[in-house]
Amino acid sequence: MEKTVLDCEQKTLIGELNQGMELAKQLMNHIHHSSSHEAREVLIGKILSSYEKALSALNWGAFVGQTKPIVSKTESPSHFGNSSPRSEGSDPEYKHREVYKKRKTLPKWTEQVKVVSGTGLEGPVDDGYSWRKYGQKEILGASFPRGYYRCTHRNAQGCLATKQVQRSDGDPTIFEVNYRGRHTCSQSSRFNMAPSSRSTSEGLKENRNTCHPKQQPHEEEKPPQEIVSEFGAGHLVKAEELENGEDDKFPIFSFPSTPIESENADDNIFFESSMLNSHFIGSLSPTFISPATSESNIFCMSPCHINSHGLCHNLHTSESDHTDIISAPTSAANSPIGNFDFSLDLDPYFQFDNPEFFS
DNA sequence: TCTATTTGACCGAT
DNA sequence: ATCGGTCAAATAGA
Repeated sequence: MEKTVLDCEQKTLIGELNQGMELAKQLMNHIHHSSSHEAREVLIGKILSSYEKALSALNWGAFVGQTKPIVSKTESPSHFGNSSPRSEGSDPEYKHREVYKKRKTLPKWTEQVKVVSGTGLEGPVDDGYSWRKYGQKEILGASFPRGYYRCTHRNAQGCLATKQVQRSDGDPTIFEVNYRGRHTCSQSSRFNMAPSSRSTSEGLKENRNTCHPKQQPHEEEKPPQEIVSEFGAGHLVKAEELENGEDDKFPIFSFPSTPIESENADDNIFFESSMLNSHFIGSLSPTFISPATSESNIFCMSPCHINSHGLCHNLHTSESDHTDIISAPTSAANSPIGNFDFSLDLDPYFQFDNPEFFS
C-alpha cells in the first residue's frame, strides 16, 4: 500500500520535473531568441510552478514513506516532551550536560536574509516557523546583539530546533540566521498544505493560526518572523554546516550546500532528505509565495536562488559586496542539491525520470 | 490568565 | 578568565 502511494507520488514528481525541464528549455530558446520579457516571465512562472508541485509531491512522499522516526535517537522527546522540560533534572548539572551533549550533535546551517530598506520592515523574513526568543547577547566584535530563538513547540512537542539571529556588521540590512537542529514539531508540515491554499493570503492566514509566527513587537535589531513582501527581502542561504555524519540523514534544510556538505559521502541521502524537509519549503514561504501573484501560480522564490547562475542577476548586482553570500551554489557543483538549485542551469539532456535519479 | 519577551545570572567550552 | 549559549524570574502584552 505504501509502495503504491509512493509510486503515484513519484510519477507526479517525475512528470512535474520533466515538465519543468521542458519549460526551462523553452525558456532557454526564448532567451537565445530574445523574445519578450512577458513570455519569459510566464515560462519562469510555469517552471517554478512545476518545481513547486514536484517538491510538494516529494514532501508528501517523505511523510508517507517515512520509515525513520522524525525524532532521532539522540533527541528523545522524553527529555523535553510530555514531562515537564524542567523536570528532567533535579540535578541541574546533569541537565546541562545533557543539553550541551545533544546540541553538539544537531545539524546546523546558516542563512543570510537581506532586508531592503524602505519596505517599512526591519526584520528578516519569516522563515515559516514559530520561534520563541529565549535570550539575547552582546557578541564580542559585533555591533549588534545576537538573538537566540527556539521553537515555540519545544516544550509541547520536544522540538529542538533553534536559531540565532544576528544583524550583520557590514550591512545592517543583512541578518545572519543560524539554524540548529531540525524541526520535529508538527508545524514542520507547513508546506504540506495544498498549493492552492498556500498561494493565497487565506492560506497564510490559516497557517498563522497553527504554526505561523505572529507579528512580533517591533524592535531595533530583529523580529525574524515578520512577514516581508517577496521583494522586500532577499532570503540568502549562505551555507550549511553539518556537524556530524549521523544527523545529516535526517531532514534538515539544505539549500544550497557547502563544500563541507559536498564532501559528505551521503550526498544523495542528504539531498533527498533535504529536499523532503519541510523546512526547505518553510524557508521559502511565505517570502517566496506571493499572494499578489497567486493567480499565475508563480512560486515566487528568492531572487538569489534564481540568479545564482546569472538569471535575473540584476536583482542583486548592486550587492556585489555580498557575492560570498550567493556564491555558495557554485561551490556545490558536485553536490546533487547544487544541481537542483532552481538555477535553471540544467543539463538539457538530463532526464528526471532516469531511474537512478531516485535510487 | 496565559503566552511571549527581556535580561541578569549561570554554566560549559575554549 | 573570557565568551557564547541557555536558564529562569520578572515583566509586558493580549
